[in-house]
Amino acid sequence: MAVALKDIAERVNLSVATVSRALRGRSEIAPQTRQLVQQIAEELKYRPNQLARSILSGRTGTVGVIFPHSVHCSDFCMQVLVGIHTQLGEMDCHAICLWMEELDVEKDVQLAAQIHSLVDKRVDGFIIYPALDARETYISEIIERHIPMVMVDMELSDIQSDFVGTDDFSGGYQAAAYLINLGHTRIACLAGPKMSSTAVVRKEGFLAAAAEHGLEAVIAEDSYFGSDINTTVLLTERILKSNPRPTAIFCANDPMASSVYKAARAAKLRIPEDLSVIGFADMEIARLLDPALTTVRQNPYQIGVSAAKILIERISGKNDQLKPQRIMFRPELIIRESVGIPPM
Amino acid sequence: MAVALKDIAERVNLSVATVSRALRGRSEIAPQTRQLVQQIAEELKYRPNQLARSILSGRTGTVGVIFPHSVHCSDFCMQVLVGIHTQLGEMDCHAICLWMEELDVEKDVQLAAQIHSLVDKRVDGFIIYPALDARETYISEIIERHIPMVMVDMELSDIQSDFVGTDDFSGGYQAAAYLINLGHTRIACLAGPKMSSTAVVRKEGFLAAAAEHGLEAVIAEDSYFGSDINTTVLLTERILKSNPRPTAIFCANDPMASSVYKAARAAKLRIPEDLSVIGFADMEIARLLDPALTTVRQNPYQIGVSAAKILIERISGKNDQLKPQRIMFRPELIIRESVGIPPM
DNA sequence: ATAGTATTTGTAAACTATTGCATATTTTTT
DNA sequence: AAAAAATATGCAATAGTTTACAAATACTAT
Repeated sequence: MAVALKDIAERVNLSVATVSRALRGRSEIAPQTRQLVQQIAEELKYRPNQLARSILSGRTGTVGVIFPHSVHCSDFCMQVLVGIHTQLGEMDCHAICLWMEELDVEKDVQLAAQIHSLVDKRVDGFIIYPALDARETYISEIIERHIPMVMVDMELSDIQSDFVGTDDFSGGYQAAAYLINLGHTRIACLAGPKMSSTAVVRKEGFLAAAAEHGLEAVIAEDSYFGSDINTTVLLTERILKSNPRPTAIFCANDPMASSVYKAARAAKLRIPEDLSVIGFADMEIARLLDPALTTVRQNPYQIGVSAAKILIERISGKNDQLKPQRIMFRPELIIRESVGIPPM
Repeated sequence: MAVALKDIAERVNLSVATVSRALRGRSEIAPQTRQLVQQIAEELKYRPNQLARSILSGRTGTVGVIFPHSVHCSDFCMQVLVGIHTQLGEMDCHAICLWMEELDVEKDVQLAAQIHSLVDKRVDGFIIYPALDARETYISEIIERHIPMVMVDMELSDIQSDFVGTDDFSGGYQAAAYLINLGHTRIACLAGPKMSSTAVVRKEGFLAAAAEHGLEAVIAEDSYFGSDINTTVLLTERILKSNPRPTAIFCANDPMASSVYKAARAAKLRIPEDLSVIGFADMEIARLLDPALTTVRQNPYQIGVSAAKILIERISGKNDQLKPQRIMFRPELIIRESVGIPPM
């Protein structure tokens, strides 16, 4: 078993209380006592037991982080996680990660059990990236117990909590405005699923820009969010067959854009000469696609950092009176090679 | 403050010990007492404090998981993490995740501090995915304290511990054998960095197959592992200029393969008609590339599951006498569209 | 009725660390 | 030298749970 204060106390013939104070306490301790204790502590490789401290302080310095594990957002998620991790690290805090299955409601029971378990472990708060559908069942315990909680990327309309995400409206707007300024007039939008608030808002931003510029011949289709190639490819093929054919497609997601590439190649359309494509998220594939994908870059790292910061503030109780915050980072259009002027 | 046993005890006029036993203890308790206690516990929404339990039991049901956060392996890493998470969940265990910067030695100090912190939190063990370079400094504390530890994907030669990974030799061999059987005789190998044990072993497997079939005109180049497009594209361009030009390229990594695609397009070589390409890992981009990439599929989920299993066994002390295990999953060649018969 | 057994509950110690209060020791002041 | 003040240490309570052992109660058998 690990070395405890008691072991040091026995070694140096002092009480546990004195040893505790010598190592950390601010009350006066004879200098030579302190030195002796510190020396022995080091010799025995003593490390304070955070469990005991946490019982007393009521803080564990641990937060629960709940993320979806769908492949289609893995590098976005990863970067949010790294942001969270970095910021938590500044406060000597740690993240216990749970991954949730997006489409398997069965697993909700398991997730609820896991959250129970984290509550038992007395995590100080939660950062939650809600999956596609707003199943709040598993959140109810967190709310009932008033455990601090921050939502990331996706908002659940009927839940009051801090939120950090992307200004998706602006992202959709920027993409559309860019295309329109280049002279495109027939633009399609491959939106994500209707259940996803981010996807819906991206489409709204896109449509707002289109309406503002007097475009009416806009095709907007909802689709599955992932890179389910068949679905998206088929949908794109249908769009490309419409008459007049759109000269540009805005996708709610980079993986969807890659499916558009595929459909375009099959239809013998060159990108960007015959068809311009814009993605969303700036994932790794955006750079890897050929031609490199013009896309709307989100700021996942900053989102993570910010979420962690807000959570820590909530935990420390500084802004108890503050009502829920909503922080949205403005995305940035990254211009690469997949957009050109419209043909003819 | 949260509800404790004491609160229930006061409510039902029993001792804390009796309440504890009524809720969990195996010793006999009067049925109506048990029922009453359980009812009140539920009413007060009592949840046992794991911190207190952990102090007594010496187990926290929490393990530290240390992963690199490079983008080039994000979906592989993610799947390993999900595997770990799933298996840990079976045992009501949780993972505290730390991400480490691959190339920033400065950050090692921070990482060491974080590991200290996890030791203070009394994690039961560690699962470590070592970054490119085998900097073991941060591991020393774990070893000194004999905390159970499992390595994932990459082996550190001078450290004794359990290991779970991929049979990279077989992967390299399979890829080469497949190409050779199709008639390719001039094959290049874009290996990963020399510091990466996985990359080296993949190359060895590849070269072994080549040697076995009497191929000698093999180009094998070491490179950066990531998808640093410039580096890999330039390297590929050089390889494609060699005379006679190789008819196939095996890449140690899917992102590298995507760079090969780019170089091939620039050189006006069609895939697979003029050039066959094989990747490694079967990441998401493999399906998204056009033509879809033939690649060697690893089993990240299973690796995660297995690592967690072994760690749990070590923690429970069942195989204290067992010497370090080495488990390697055999990868599988996934045939898609990027490999053809050699031209002419 | 009494002894003996079985069942149920309580007491107290354990785990580890922190902290208010009391005590013992040393130093300073008169 | 005695009193007062300052310093250093110990005691015991606290947090929340578990558990060996003791005590109390109920029940059975003689």
